[in-house]
Amino acid sequence: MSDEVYLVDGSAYIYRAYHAVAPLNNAEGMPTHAVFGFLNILKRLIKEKEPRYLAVAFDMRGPVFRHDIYPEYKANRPPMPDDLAVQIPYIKELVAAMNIPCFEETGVEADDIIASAARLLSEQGHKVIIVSGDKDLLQLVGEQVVMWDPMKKKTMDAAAVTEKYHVSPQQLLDCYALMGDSSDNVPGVPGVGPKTAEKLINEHGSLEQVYDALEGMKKSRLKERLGENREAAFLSRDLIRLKYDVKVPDELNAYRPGEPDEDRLRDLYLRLGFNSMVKEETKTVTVPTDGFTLVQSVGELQEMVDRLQTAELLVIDTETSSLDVRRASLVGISLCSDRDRAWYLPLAHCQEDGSPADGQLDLKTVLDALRPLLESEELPKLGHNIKYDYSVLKRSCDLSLKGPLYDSMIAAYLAEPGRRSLKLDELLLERGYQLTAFNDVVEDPKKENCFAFVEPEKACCYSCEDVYASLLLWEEYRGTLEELEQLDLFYHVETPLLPILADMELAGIGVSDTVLGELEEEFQKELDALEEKIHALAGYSFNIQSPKQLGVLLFEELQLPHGRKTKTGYSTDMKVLEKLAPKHEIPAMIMRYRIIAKLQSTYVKKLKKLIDPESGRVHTSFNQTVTATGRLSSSNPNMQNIPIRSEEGNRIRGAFVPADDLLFLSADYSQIDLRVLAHYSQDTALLHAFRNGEDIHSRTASELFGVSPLLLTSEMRRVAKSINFGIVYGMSSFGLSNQLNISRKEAGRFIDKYFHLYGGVKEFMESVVEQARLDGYVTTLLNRRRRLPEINVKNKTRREFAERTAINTPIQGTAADIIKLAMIRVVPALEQEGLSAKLLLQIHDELVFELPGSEVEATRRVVRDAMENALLLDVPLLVNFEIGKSLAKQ
DNA sequence: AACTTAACGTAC
DNA sequence: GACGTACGTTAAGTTA
Repeated sequence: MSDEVYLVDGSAYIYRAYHAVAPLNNAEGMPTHAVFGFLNILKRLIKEKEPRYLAVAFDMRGPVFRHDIYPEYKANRPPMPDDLAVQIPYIKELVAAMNIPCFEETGVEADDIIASAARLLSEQGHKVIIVSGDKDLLQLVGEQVVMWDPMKKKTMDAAAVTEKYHVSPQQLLDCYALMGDSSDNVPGVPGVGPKTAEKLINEHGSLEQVYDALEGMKKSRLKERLGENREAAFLSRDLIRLKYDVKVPDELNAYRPGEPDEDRLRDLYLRLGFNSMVKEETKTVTVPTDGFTLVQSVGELQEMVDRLQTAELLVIDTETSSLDVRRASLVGISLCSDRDRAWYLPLAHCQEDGSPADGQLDLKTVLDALRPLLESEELPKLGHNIKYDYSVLKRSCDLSLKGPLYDSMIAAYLAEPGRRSLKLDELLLERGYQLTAFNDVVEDPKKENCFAFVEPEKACCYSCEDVYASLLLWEEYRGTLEELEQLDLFYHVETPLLPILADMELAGIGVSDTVLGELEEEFQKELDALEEKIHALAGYSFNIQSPKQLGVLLFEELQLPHGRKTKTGYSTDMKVLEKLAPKHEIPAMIMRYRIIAKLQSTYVKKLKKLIDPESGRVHTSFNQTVTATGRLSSSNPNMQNIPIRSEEGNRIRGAFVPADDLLFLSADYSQIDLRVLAHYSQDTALLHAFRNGEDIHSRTASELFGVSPLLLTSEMRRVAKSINFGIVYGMSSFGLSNQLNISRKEAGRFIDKYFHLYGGVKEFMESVVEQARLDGYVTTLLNRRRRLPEINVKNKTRREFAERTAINTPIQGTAADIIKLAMIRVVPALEQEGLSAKLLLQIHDELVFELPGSEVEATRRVVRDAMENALLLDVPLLVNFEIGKSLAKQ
């Protein structure tokens, strides 16, 4: 009994998939359509033919033996498009994950591998099915070998070949030799096409016989052409003839696919963004629900509490009426302490008509029963994004979760910062578990209070899944963090920080609606006036906020010289406008318009909108799992980019006001990035400067310009300051020249001089990049980690970007570590000292407190101590303070 | 109508 | 292409 072996022409199908499938990208913007198309072809083959034996052959990059025979072989082929090339490794990875045998070899093409395997296997008596649409492979068709094209769903055997081409498969090669192949740059005989070739071969039998008979042919253009191109014809045949002696396995078993590697496949699908395939193709399981209990009576509540008495960890998830903490009230709570059981406590579910659902305990009963557990200082709590649960419980139930607050989302973030998603369902999907989707349990996800309308039984499954999932993740990531030596960072930095951030968010900051209202009116007047003037000057009205329309005015109507171009047209950014300002009065007015419009929309209007009616304050979110470096981020509104540099911007700061009789105290680290750099680099000059309390920019300027500190101009200091900042970002001479509007050469000289002065800094930068090359990641002083997958790639732009990141991340990240440490020191210290100062904001190197005037001095001492001693570096950390009745700078 | 992308600008 | 990390707005294009 012979076996059927399917040999797939992988490279041909990669191209086909690339051209046939519409563009598709994954979350990172990498094109994936060729992978998608290829995968579908393979899947269709497997589904339709259920092959017992199957292998895929690929071309390898670089020249093949045919180039030795004929250097122009395929010379007319454009190189593989970049957006296809990047997909190739994924396709091969895919075949490997599917556990399908895969063959490739340098110096030969996929066709040759197929030819060699086909011959070997057919000689062993096996039937071979070549999966391809390439006519060149038809020469292999014979008694034991057929070709199948899954796109056209056609099988070609020898008879089919003869029917179509009117020659036998063996004669095809000779036909092609005469015809040539323009797509592969195979010459053939000019003037001979398929019809003539077919006729010649049929008449004479073979290429040799055609030429044997040439003499006797009657005089014609064809005879002439054949004669002139004798060598080309035979060369062509050598080129088209497949190679049969590529080393391929002779064991049939080597062509048998194994079981797909589910984990690898799932991971790959997720990276490619083929989320639907994950569910269809890989075996996902739902979490076991038999341990999930709906708690509906006091007895059941008591039983749960009894069981939780001995818990060492309490996993919690709250279901609420809104995703916005400020509007959320409790709808239910789920709890568990191990993966055997979980409970759901429905509290505010309703029926369709809005009346309360049956079988719910009242909130007070439940909270009273849970309070000892939830407020236990000893019992750690775990949740996925537990800051949300903490905030809801505190704000809407006046219940403060106590004990260490572990967050599986933060654990995942530390282990893999910069990963695509930290969502619970996606993390679980990667581990083969499919969770119930929120959108599948609620009727209308956008509706206010939608979760309350979910039946308690359904809500129980959904919510208990979440605590189960969070626990599962934590149990895994705890191990990961241990291996990465990040448990300290987790337990002693991120975990204690979490409730501090939540309390900062809950505290909010006072914003004067009145001041903003006045500003809004004033800004609007100016914007209207500017708009009128600009339109009048332009001679027509247009949308000033449209870079496209603005570009038309400046560079087409007014014919002003355009600077750099963007993807879609001319750049009209501030830098360009500045250059145009001396040539025309419009650009300056546009600049002014831009500044005011930005402040108006992003700050004045937005802040007004976000004043919480309940507190009269603005409550930002401090996100602990967003940045790649370990910094916090702030959103809704972003309180970390409130204007400060411009005069108008400072007026917005004036709208931030402390509560009655209180003051703001702002404490900011002096030059924290450069101090961290001094510590890392151990640069003598830098260490010395900071240890002696020197002004680092002046010091740099003085050295750079060879001028005594007393004779420095502000311009010199400005240049030095730019360089100092640039250094931290891994700046090039190009960047510096851009920044300072000086020539690149001049900028280069400054940088050289800088490195001459601070040789240790240069060494540090080189060594950190070198280490990153070896490790593939960089770390901060507290062992925060960032992977740099592109540090070794060939693409110079991307590699250099990774290099700059390698330099910047340890500095920026360590500064972030330090201020986090300061925050978790300062809050309990203030409490300890009986001070009422409240921490409101963190702005990367600055903390803002709200406090009574009488406590300013004491608070300043406590804050200084906490911040300056947050972490012991080889240079002192220094903090500057400002006090005011608003955030405006004096 | 809802969503996405590009350009721009604010902070540290 | 060229200086790191964020967030948010508007215009304009794309998809439903």
